[in-house]
Amino acid sequence: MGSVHGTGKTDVQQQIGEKVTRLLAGAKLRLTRHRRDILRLLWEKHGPFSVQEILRWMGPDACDPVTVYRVLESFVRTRLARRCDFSDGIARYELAAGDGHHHHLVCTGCRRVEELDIKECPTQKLERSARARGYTKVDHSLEIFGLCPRCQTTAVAP
Amino acid sequence: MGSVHGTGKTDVQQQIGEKVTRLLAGAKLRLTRHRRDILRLLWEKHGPFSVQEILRWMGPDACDPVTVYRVLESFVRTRLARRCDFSDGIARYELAAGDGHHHHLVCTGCRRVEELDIKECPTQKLERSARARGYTKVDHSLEIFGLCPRCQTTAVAP
DNA sequence: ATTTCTGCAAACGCTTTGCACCGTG
DNA sequence: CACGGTGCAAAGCGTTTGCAGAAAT
Repeated sequence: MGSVHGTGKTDVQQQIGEKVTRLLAGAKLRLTRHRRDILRLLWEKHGPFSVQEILRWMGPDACDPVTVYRVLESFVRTRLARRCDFSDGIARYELAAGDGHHHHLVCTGCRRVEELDIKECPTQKLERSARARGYTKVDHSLEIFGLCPRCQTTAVAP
Repeated sequence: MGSVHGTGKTDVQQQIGEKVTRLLAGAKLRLTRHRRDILRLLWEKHGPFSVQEILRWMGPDACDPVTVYRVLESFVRTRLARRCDFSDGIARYELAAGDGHHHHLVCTGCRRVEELDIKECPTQKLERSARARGYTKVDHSLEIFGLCPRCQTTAVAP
């Protein structure tokens, strides 16, 4: 017996793998290695990531940067992912589906990002009025900016 | 009489000019023609504008594009203006000071922008918790995205 | 077998930087 | 006069595109 149920310490990994597969299928996207890996990264570590960060995380097996751009584009097109802009000209991406909604607190000095947990998303009213105007595929982007304590001390004298 | 109080049909323009001058002085920025013109544009037509749009608006007297970048940078640095990102890789700028706060509804198809009026800004809670974490110069960016009615009909078949 | 994803190379476009000159305070 | 804003030219860098080959359905 033992192997009958196939349960083991890799169960969580398998579940994530299945979830990722399901997400891709639901989005009608072909299941490829890079799509799987990148979606998994967005799923597991749910911070928003830039293309460079994703490549660094992929390590030696990394694919071509162009592929990352195209994978992310396919995610955004199918609304699996959402693009974040932190006002530094670098696009970052995070999972749009499923997981608990959250927003970001971005330091305008060092660009470090913290997460802001919030019970109710304050944009629902605004999204509703967008839909009332006939808009579809409504989404939002909400970021808080500020200078973190660390950067306040480091700050160059004006 | 008539001229005693110096009132006339250009009063509004003069008031705006004075306001703009005062804003620049308050920001400790030198009063130059381009700074005045660009700040006035942001003040009067308060949509967020890209560098290209600002240049087009300036017309034949337009300055060098580089100057627009530098002027806007000085505005952001002194917190006179705020940068908006509509997820298309083009930076847009709007006045941060004074005028009634508003957010944007951006069509992901044609990129047209509508304004969303709102009584109370829903980000105050989030900004407060940012300050509670020791952040200063706290600000936010909130944009709503969607596909406008027009673009829904124009949409190419998938 | 057909569709579409990937890699490589090159192009693109917004933005930034260096330097000499001119304008503001 | 001193400081900093401006124009011009060129570089920087994230991102997009074209095309041939590989992979998925």
